Amino acid sequence: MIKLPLFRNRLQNIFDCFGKSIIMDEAFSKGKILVNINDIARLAGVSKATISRVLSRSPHVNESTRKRIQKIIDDNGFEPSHLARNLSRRKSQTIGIVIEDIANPFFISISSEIEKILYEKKYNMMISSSQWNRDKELEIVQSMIRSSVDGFIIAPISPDSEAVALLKRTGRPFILMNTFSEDPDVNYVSTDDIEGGKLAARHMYSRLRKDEKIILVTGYEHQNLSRRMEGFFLYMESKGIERDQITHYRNINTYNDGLAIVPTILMRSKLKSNKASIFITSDDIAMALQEGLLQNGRTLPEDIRIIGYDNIEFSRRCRIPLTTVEQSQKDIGIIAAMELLELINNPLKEVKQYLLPPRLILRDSNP
Amino acid sequence: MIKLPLFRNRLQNIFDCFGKSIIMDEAFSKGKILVNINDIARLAGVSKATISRVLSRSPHVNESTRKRIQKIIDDNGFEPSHLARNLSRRKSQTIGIVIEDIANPFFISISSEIEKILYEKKYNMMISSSQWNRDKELEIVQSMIRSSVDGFIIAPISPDSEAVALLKRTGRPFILMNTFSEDPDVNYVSTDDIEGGKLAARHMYSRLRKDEKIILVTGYEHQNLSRRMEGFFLYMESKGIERDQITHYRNINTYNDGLAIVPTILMRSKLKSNKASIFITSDDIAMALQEGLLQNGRTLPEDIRIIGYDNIEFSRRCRIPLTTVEQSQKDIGIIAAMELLELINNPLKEVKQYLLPPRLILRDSNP
DNA sequence: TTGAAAGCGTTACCAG
DNA sequence: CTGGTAACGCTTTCAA
Repeated sequence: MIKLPLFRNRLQNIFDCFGKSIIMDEAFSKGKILVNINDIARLAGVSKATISRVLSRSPHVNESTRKRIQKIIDDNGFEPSHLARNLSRRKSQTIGIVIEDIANPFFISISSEIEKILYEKKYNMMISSSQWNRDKELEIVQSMIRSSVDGFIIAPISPDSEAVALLKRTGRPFILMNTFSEDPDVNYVSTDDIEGGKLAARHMYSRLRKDEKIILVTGYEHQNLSRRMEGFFLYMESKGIERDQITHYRNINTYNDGLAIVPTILMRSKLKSNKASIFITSDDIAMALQEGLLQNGRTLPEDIRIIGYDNIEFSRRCRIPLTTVEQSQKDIGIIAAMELLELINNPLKEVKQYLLPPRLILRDSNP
Repeated sequence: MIKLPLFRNRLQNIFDCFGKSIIMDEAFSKGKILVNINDIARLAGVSKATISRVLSRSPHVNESTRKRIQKIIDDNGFEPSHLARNLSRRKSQTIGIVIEDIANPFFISISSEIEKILYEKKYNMMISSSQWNRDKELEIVQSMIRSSVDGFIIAPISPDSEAVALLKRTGRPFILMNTFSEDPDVNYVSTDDIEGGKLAARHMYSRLRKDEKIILVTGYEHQNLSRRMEGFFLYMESKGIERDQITHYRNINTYNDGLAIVPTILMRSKLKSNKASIFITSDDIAMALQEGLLQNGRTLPEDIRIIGYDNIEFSRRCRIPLTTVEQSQKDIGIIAAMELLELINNPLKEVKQYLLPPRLILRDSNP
């Protein structure tokens, strides 16, 4: 019977051996497979401090011994443990991304921009979605803290959600994304959604026909949406169209919600006979409405004109390419990543608050 | 001048203090902010072993002291470091996902299925894309090894890419996804692509009109694609249509490639006057072709009929909803995750090789 | 039920 | 340029 201080672990180590070709006979004879810095040190006949130096490309190591050691490292397929390294260095080289929905094309393109930059700067990313649930959002942030992420990019459910408060309170580096904050100490990058709402309204108004219905469709009660709505209403008011003349369908959150509301809209707004212009505060839902209306035999854009919001990749590829208000996912991603990296390296850097300008994109759905 | 053994780290720790509300005065007076297991132990007047026990819900701890300690933990917002925990436990509760393109809707839906299961089982996931580059694929796997992931789900560029070989050689748990392997020791979950190609061919053949051109459009040379092509050709041959009667456009990899090839197809296959049926081995590219053909004034599906492959979420929402061969992203994701988790917990478990049946989905593009 | 102490695999300080 | 060694923050064994 083998008797070792940490027997269980050793056993696991031995288990791991199945299917491996063994390079380090010496280590193997001791029932050990995974190579670590000590093994390499012993093999090279130097101290592990030296190995550590070649691992981190320190200049303070003789060129010839560096080469010799590097060869031993390569030959044995030694991969230094980031766990140990990070524990020792007190940083993990990973940053946490918290978004609302990982399947949302809008966030996907932002994330992929972020990833490019982080990859370049040798950072990893950890990504998780809150599903518009405040508890889950908090849980995610806590879990990321346990994982020792170096900083956060978070699209919070609200700028004063508990998760954000926790980040603030514990002084961890973070950037708010797609949300703006009244707090002058908080870094954020967002789009000027009031302006965005106005852009949509102005275009819609310029194309408005006689007796045409104006319809507004919105999703989750979120700061962004309120601002888009607000801008929309403000412009319309400036043209003498009051809020009660605009039919408002709320809480249409998913593609399927969008499909499901179509019969109601058709009936309530009497769209069988009337023409209409619809502003929908997200492209994803806009596509659902479009689909539903087409299925119900309406012709677009002749009968019903649609304006969306976001300009996701797919907006130009859907049934009737969407006229929409663009938020540049590329810019948001790049700025968020760059700012966070700076913030991590210099916690005293000045606060930056970006409110990016939206842009109207004309396509067939409301030409 | 402060003199401490690890001065730089302490300094960083002090830096971190800005903007924090301080709970632990004692620790603070020592220039220390981040609470750790020792602080809690000291505060509770017990050893850190006991703290560790309440953290891991060990039954061997007095109920009253457990409660007392838990309160101290909560009050101080102590989040145990997973870095340290994982280093000590020799596992990370993280699994690595390696795919070819993170922006590909097909992989996105698979990943989100995987995430659901992992979340439930308290695992984290780390995801990265190889961009069809073998070197990058290997790099990613190495980096994940350094991050001590417990296992891999990999959609490899080829079943015998270096990355897979490395995984095999070092005996790490992994599941191949979207690829099958001749090696009887390798776990995989994939779709029967030969059958898929046949399904497409059978449907196309059944709708074929007189003098209609048959066109095949394929992307990256990948095992999957070859098999889809193979199935397609086999069925056609069984009906007396030889390979040289089928025009084949290769290496169409991205949406933009798809748009770009349209003029060539129109010209080379004389589609201005001829009718045609096209099989494209991915929905994403199928949508691009569709778009390009529409822009060139062809009417679909009257002039040209299209069959895609994958059945991604968007296939039913694009310009002309796509007839396509479905690979169930949900099934693939669920099976891959479950199998890997089992494999991690029991390295000796029997090998499972899944070849899931594809399914033809009829929509407007080739009704 | 508890505590002491030996790990886990690195890094970084100090001395030589 | 190199080595010895404390430290990082936990878990696990063993003994009490």
